[in-house]
Amino acid sequence: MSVRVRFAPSPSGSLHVGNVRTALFNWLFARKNKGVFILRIEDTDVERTFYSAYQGILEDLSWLGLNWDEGPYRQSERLDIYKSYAIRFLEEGLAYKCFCSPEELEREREKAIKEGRPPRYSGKCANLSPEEVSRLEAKGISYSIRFKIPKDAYFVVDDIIRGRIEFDVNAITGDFIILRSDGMPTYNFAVVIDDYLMKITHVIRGEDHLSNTPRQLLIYKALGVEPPRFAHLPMIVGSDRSKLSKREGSLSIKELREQGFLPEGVVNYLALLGWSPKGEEIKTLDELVEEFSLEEVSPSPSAYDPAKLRWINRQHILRLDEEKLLEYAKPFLGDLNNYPKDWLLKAIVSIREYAETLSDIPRYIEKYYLSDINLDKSYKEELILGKKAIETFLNLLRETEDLSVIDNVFKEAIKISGVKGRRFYHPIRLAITGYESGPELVEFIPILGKDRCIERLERALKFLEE
RNA sequence: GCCCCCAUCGUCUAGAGGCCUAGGACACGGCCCUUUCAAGGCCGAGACAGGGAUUCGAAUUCCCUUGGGGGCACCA
Repeated sequence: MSVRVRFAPSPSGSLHVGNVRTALFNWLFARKNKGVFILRIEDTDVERTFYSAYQGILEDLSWLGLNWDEGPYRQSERLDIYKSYAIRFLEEGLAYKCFCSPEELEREREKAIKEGRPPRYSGKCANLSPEEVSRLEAKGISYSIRFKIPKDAYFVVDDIIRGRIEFDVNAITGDFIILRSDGMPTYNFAVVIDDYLMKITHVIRGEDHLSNTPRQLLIYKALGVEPPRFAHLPMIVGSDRSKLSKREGSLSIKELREQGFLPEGVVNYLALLGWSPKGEEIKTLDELVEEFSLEEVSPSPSAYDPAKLRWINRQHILRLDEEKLLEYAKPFLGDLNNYPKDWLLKAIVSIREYAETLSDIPRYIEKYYLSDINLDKSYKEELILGKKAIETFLNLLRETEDLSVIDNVFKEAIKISGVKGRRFYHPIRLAITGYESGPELVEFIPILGKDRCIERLERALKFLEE
């Protein structure tokens, strides 16, 4: 039987790193096994559903390259299906109508918590006689449908990541609602109906769903079908080991994209959270597919580390071919896009090794090539010491037409001035770039252009006289 | 309160009884190279939560403790 997996987010906000790691592992598993990756939107909570979030999910997945084979299915379009199964359960005596009001339930719940009892539904509506049920219905009192849990329910799950897990259902839950009074299904019910109907073979989801599993197994059993295999991925936690919070910085995929992270970088980093490849950590999506294995996923939670994300992103920036890098950088370049393409390309390539994100690219171009250099007072002494080197180089530069052989000019200037090595190059670097570090000078000078080099050198000479 | 999960360097992890004086990567510190570096190279510091048990031998198996996390809704 071929593998079928699904990613089933709810459109209540933007996709964040935790969600996406789940999507990624599902996708990798599907691709690795030549299976099918299904996208399903769990939008049965009208209050929390936003169309923008729905669109965002599609955008984010597309951007990351996590293409889906089926869907997006939307649960809100399948309401009749859930309802029909709920009614079937009702008819089979597996569920019953519950006329308790939300307020009433909330009161009981609070009371139970206060008295130190587990907050569970008492099951009182299960004992309503048929006459009472029709009387309440006739009065127009709305009802929900509750699943009646069998008294002896006990499950053993063989989780792909965690191994054997046992659940004593009666120690966990009371009768739970499967269809709300407004006709909407609840999560635990709708997931199972859908996973069953969509023939899902492997449910790969976050560990936060682990304790939902027994409730869902109950539904499978009521349906009379075999449940799929389960794999519960470890949570991604913050640097303080607690739940990932907004304070942690860039957590939504949209934000990461806007900050200039590459889809390659994000995907690569996320793949390393809970899983690790044998050798080199820098991988393309194709390589990840090749090497990924669900069995190798670690069960313990992993902390989100922005520093490593940045490092990995930089590795991908370094590996991109030049045209593609330019393409990626474009949205971040702003007015820089008006510069001639070949100049832009050279400028980008000259500073790419410093860039951790795409948004660093315009910053460095601005810093080195465009803004007026502002020589720091602390450079003064070194510039004075290097005056001869600067002057000699400047004079030769004036007579040079072809900047592609600038290294010959350097050699010539070294010969004439008698200054060499660091004491020769460094003052010139300060004068021309304005900083102590930056791109190779032989690369830098042709990009900056002869006139501006001369201008900057002259300016430095003036500065050291001041 | 009840149920479930987790536990190796600061972080991500390798490790499925002897190959472990515990390996790699990020971050950190130092050195080297280089005209400079935020690049590259080399080196360093840094961990098996604690206690029992099994075994000739345990990071690896079992139990307990502790710590962290998740769940217990007419949210998903």
